[in-house]
Amino acid sequence: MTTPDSPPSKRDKELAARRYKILEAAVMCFLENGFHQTGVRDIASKAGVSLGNLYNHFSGKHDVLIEIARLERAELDPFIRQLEKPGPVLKIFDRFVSGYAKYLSAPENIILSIEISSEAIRKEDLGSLFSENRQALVEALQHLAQRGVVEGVFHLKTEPEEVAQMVLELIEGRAYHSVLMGAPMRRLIPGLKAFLCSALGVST
Amino acid sequence: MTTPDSPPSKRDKELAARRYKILEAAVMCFLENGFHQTGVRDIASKAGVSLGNLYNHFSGKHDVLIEIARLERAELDPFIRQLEKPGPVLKIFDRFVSGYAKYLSAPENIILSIEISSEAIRKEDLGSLFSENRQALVEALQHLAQRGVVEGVFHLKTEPEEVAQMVLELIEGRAYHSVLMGAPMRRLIPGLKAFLCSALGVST
DNA sequence: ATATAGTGAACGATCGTTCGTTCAAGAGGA
DNA sequence: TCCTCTTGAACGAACGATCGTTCACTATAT
Repeated sequence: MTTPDSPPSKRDKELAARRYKILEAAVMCFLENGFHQTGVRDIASKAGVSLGNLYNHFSGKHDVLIEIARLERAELDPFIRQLEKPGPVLKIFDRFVSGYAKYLSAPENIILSIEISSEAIRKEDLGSLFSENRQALVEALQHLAQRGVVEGVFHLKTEPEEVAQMVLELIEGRAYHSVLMGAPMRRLIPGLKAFLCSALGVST
Repeated sequence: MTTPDSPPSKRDKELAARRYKILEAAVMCFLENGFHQTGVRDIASKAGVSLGNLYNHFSGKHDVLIEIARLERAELDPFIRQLEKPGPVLKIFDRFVSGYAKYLSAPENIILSIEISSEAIRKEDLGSLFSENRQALVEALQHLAQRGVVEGVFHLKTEPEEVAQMVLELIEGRAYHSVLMGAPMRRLIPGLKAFLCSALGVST
């Protein structure tokens, strides 16, 4: 507690803004051309920053992707909070499915997560970051499922954690399908919900 | 009909074998390091073939991946035939889920399909090849589902095609999970089956 | 003799990263 | 207020490595 987090100076703010600008540019490049097809020069020039300067903010190309994965995690927080809110289980679940499906239906989000996850296979740090992100979501959903069982709304035949994982995988699978096949997500949501309700044994 | 498919000469066979050897080597490289991290030299040397000679057999790196995707399709045929066989729907479905899940649980298969699909996002020819492969499987599963409905074994709340897609997506999602998290697939299969049976409204 | 599988050096491009340099902005003393 | 002095963000040339591909050439089988 030597320096009590001195108020962010104007300089600090500018630096943070530059950093974010670079990350934004990187996301655009990765979306357009993929991670491996994007050069560090592409990122720098799209961000309006010199090549060398990029290395003042990030330790390398890999680091940029890590930071993007961190940003992605932040985007999941609203969904987690939503799942943890008190209220009728079925309503919360329904809203979550709609919301998360809609979020993923934006090609940017699903493509980016494919890009990250395919890189995560071989890069350990990215992999653990990626699975942490997911685990947070799984746990929140799992608690909701348990609550649903207690309240007699759900009738599961398996452990809630597995169910929660499968629910997420199904939503993501649909989103992936919609992007790759060019099928609008909103047309897939009714079928998805019906399928999920059956699977969770929603009492009629 | 000029040359009536003359019997494959010894030479032709040798050539086909070389081709296949190269494809095998490429698969190994792609699995180990990923498509974009693999150089054409890596493939050639792992296949025991000169760099230049590789280009006598394939028009380029992209072409190699295309051919691999074609091979992958052939591996799906047994599953499709199995789905089309007559017999009790439930038994066939159960065997299919086990078999397909087990097939995907080999990291090689799931990683390879991730590699291909992530490349398919931006390469149109690969994309259509990839979705054709999948469509064949979807249709076979869809027919089985319809048969199940007619026979009163399944009680679907949605169109069979969508259901078939979701079943596949779920199996693949589980396989992907098992590879990324290092969870053995055989431990996931019971829960997966229970989930699917609920979802399909299997009569008790 | 002809055709072609096979070879590996060579090509130009691009990769991720490093480096020496410039220069504007704050710190401290007068 | 003015003048150093220090700091580190910003820069782009340069580096060595590697990329996918081509090509002139040899070996071999018909």
